[in-house]
Amino acid sequence: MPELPEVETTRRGLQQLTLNRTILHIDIHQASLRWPIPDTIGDIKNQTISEIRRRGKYLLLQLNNDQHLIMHLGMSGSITVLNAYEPLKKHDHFVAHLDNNTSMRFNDPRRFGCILLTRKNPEQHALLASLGPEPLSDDFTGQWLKKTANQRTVAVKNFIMNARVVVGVGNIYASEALFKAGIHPKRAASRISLQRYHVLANTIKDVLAEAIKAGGTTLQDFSNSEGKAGYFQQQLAVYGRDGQACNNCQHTIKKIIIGNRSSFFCPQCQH
DNA sequence: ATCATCCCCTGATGGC
DNA sequence: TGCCATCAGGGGATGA
Repeated sequence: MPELPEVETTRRGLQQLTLNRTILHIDIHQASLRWPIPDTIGDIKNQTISEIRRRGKYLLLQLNNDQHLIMHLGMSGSITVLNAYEPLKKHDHFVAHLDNNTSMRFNDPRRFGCILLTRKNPEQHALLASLGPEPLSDDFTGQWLKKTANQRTVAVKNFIMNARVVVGVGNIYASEALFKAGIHPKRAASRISLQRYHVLANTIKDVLAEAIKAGGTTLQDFSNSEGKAGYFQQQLAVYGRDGQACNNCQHTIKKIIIGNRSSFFCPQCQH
């Protein structure tokens, strides 16, 4: 589910609703996520949330004692902050009660997400240490893509979904960015010119930035921290539009499977 | 190193 | 109605 725009939308909401709040106590309803919620999680009690950052699809909540809560939304996760009296929903696995009568609820039907706690710099954590550049930063360029693609034979769609190459690009935005760049999703990463990688880096930035503006894409599960859906799905050019007409050329959008994931593209516009 | 495949899990949907 | 197969915003582990 959540790709960079959805995680960034969540980060902004949490910043509004939980920054400088103190965690009074926590409830764990289901510790069995992608990895178990660690036993040390009780350490966050009486800590204040002092900073909220994002790295790729990971949310990093810094606490007063310099520990960090690392949260990932997996395929179906969302985090809401509601008044304490609002009833829990199915799959609200973890709840942090804050000092203003609200509570932060981690909901994840498929439980591919995670909640971890670390004492070290979270960037050094094993899950984050080898991540590639942030797509919206100046470190992410066509030059970087070309250099990283080198001799690699992998399909470009899988290439840009690889978090070591660039973080935050998931199945929806990979298809969207490749469509806007006019690149066929199956093209080998090494068989794309520097010039075209410049274009692709820019379309990735554009698509992600526009999706953040729209509050993310909601297909089924995603909601922002107030429980509201995003609306970028209204602007999707190819994702989920197989059988429909391409906005550019009226040809029929096709769906193919690449690396076990559905991919959508226009056979006329993308080469 | 790189790549393809499998797997974790629940829920929605469609065919019979 | 039920039952079964398929698919879904991710990504780690494995083995070739």
